[in-house]
Amino acid sequence: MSDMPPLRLSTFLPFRLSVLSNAISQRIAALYDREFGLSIWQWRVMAVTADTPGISATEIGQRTQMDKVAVSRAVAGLIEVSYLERRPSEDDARRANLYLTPAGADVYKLIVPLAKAEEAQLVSALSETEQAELTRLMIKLAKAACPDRDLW
Amino acid sequence: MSDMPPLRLSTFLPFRLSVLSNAISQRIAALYDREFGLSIWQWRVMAVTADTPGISATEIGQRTQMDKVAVSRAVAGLIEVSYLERRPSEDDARRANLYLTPAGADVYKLIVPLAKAEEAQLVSALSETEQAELTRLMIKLAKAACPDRDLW
DNA sequence: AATATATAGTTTCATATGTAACTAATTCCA
DNA sequence: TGGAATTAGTTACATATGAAACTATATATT
Repeated sequence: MSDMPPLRLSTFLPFRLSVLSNAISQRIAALYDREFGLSIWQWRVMAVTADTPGISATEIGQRTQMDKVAVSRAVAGLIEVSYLERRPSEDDARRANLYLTPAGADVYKLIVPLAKAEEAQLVSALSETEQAELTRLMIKLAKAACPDRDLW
Repeated sequence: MSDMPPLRLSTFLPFRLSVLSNAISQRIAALYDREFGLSIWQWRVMAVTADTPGISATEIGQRTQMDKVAVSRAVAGLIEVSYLERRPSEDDARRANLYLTPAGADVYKLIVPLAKAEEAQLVSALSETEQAELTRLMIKLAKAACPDRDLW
């Protein structure tokens, strides 16, 4: 160990990112679960479905970076509690179009302000400029990490 | 959905952070696994043990933000492949002091430059100033997210 | 000292997750 | 047309993970 500069885990960017992201995700996951019995994955599915009614499971996976099995399970769970409705596509029988049910839309409308408040509290530590800068740096980083794949 | 501003998942900070962090973690995990058959958790344990020989499992957990079960398993795996050695503490029989074996130290020395190169490639997209700024913003964010707990 | 409480670490069990295999429908193209 | 190769989505299996229970030791309280 003596003849080489050690690696300080605590300043290693991938480690820092991972710990920070997990801490934030856990807080948010606890909120969704406690208030609505939803997992993060289910919440993501609801969010993009609200944004794009009639979206397919595959498209959800692309938008949320979830793999198709995770999407399938989240969708199944949401249908189970009647927050989501599946309608077979007319022109492609493999595909199903997904929609929030009225109950699902209600829950969505309850979650959105909570999620936004959570984010607001988080970024309130940063000035507007700093927030913009953080976003810019993260985008740069994402491009460097995944030159091929388009993360967001 | 009509009467409220929707939540765009793709610009939601917790989502962005999570996706970015996972993408980076996966790349690194694949590297450690492919080259050395190590999990990220095992690598973290090795890193802090190299940094602080004689460290205990509990201390490792505090430094790496791993829970004690995860530490226990990672340590067991590393002992199994003889990268780590456990010596019962003299003054507290519950505690074990952990050390890299010579083989573990060798592997550590091989991984460090790879990990650093990986990080370097990642942050090479950013100028020195930007790197420092990113770190600063992440620390601010960590404080806002976990005012109580000390993340790094 | 005797008992209660706390701490270090492991094991158990129930759940979450990812990979690969699968079904069904569609497209490609000879 | 009529397979071969793709694609949408689910299921099955094996592994990873976390919470709670547990063992063993140490500390605090009386």
